[in-house]
Amino acid sequence: MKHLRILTYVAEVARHGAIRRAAERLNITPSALTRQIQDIEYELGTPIFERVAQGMRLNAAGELLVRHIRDQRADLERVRSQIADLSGVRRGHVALACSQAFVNHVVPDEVEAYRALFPQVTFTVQVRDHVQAVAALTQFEADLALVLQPPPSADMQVLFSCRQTLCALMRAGHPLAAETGPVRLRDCLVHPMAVPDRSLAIRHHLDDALARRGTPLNAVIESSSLEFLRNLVLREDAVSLQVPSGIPDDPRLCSRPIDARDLPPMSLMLAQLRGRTLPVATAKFADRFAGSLHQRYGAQGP
Amino acid sequence: MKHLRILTYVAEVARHGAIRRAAERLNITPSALTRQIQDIEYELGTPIFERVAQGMRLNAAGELLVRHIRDQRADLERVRSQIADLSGVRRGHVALACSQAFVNHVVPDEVEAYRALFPQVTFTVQVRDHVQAVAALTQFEADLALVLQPPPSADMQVLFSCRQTLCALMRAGHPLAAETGPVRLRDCLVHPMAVPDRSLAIRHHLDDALARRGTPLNAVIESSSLEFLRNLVLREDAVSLQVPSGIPDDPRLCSRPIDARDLPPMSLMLAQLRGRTLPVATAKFADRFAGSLHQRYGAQGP
DNA sequence: TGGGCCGTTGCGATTTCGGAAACAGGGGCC
DNA sequence: GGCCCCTGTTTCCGAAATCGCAACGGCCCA
Repeated sequence: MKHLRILTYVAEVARHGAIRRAAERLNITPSALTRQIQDIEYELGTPIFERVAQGMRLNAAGELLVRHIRDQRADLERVRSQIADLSGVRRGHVALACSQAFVNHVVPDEVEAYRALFPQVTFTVQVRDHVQAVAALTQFEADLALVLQPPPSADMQVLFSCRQTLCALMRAGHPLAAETGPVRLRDCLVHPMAVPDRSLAIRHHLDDALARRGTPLNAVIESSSLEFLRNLVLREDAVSLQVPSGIPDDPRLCSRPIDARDLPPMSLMLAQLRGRTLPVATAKFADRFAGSLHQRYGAQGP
Repeated sequence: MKHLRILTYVAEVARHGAIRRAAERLNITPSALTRQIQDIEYELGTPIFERVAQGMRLNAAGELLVRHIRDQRADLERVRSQIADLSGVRRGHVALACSQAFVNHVVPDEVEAYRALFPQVTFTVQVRDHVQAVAALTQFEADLALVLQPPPSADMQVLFSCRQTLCALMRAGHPLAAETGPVRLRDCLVHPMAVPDRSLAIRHHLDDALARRGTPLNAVIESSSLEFLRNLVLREDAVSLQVPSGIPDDPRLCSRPIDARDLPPMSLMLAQLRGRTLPVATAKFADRFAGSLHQRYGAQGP
């Protein structure tokens, strides 16, 4: 919408903390941008940025204003979606932040299913860790977040939650793959481990459990990429640790759940920002998503 | 704010139901206005007005949009007020809708007291009957409403409420003025009555009480203006019926409360629109107003 | 069947906005 | 201290959006 142009300028400068960088992103020149900012500050009767040598930093008034801008954009999006909805066309956009563990099956399946019904709904899927996903919600960069073990936050409104048991993941020829059913953690730890690094919630969960029993971790490989770990496990007899929803359907891979006595299940959660009224398209998708997760994993949210 | 210009156009066309009248109010030509409307409809991908021979009427999409526009303007006003507030200057605007009964003492006293503290806060005071006052809140035409006997509405959030006993009002020489203290309604009804007409809550209250006991009303004079009734009472030996807060401090006038057995007290209520976050200046005023009403009348809300 | 109202359109004038380049000022570094 | 690189800002000028004016076509009502 045209009338948001100037507000977008402010938001962009706030985001980048510098006029020149913001101008580049907006495809205009710094001169045009600095004038718009000055105009707004004149209209408000007070500066909204503090000029520092490194660029522009929001002051208290600016913080209030950018929050208003974000709210206003979200609300307009909701209105547009409602308008599109009542004309019969299911139109809209869904911004989803999710943990890496869900890029294999859960999210693509769901997006595909929804787009089969409503092809005019578009998606952006950002892969974020549990902390960043919550931040994405509060920053209005995402409408929904699907995360493992989210930090407790009053800003989040849970749409669905359940428990996920961690699995040991190895290639088909691995000794542990000879049996099925739950496996004890100590039986895994005798093998070289290829585990997620500390940027991922799975690793924190593992470290906590190991710390409580004083067991050392034999981490041969650690990576921030679950996909990398899976590819590595295919190449050598290492054991990785992943959540079931992140394990692709590959006959060369074998997974066995870790015994619950060794590692408590992790929580999986679909959430939105508390108090936000989502656009119809987004709300509809969230609804279906929660229902589908319920079918898939049984437990349910709130 | 500049960016609201186009939105203001839409709102004004919606209010007047015609481009030409709206254009006149906006000091622009109809041609400029019609183009802006068309631009917005193009951006939204759908008309927001239905073109009828009499002018423009909002359709469903338009209703959604103008609601957004109203919300957006109110929110910006709140932000501006918060910004002004944190710079130390108490700036802002208060829009109050009140019943006629309060234009003598209550509201002017309160506005004067508040403006003595914060001269840069401005006021608009609209006199409305109880129904219109609530409508003014929901239409965002007023931030606060001070009304007698408001119709119960889920949209209203009560900030203060108490009971007001109706008073018989006559000139000093009137027979009823010989005594003080409560007076029975039947003692009033033998005199010619100068009562509010049916546009005022007081009259409905009176009619209800009389209907219950089958007593006829000897209404010599009725008027929608309480001030007119007071002026009339000064000129002849009629009896009027008013609430205490509406009776000016005039030695030529005498008032006696109606016995509670004859006429139950009416409710007085200060309210805002439920769920709205008022600008700081307005909220501060509402706070003081509620406190002052509490001092004046004892009972308290909500 | 005119007259009055409505929204809409083409065209010229005005205002606003954006681009290029030069300017001013504050760190970091040698 | 002087240089360099970064920052925001200013000036001048061209481009684009906006507006006003006048005319047009449609509808309702007398």
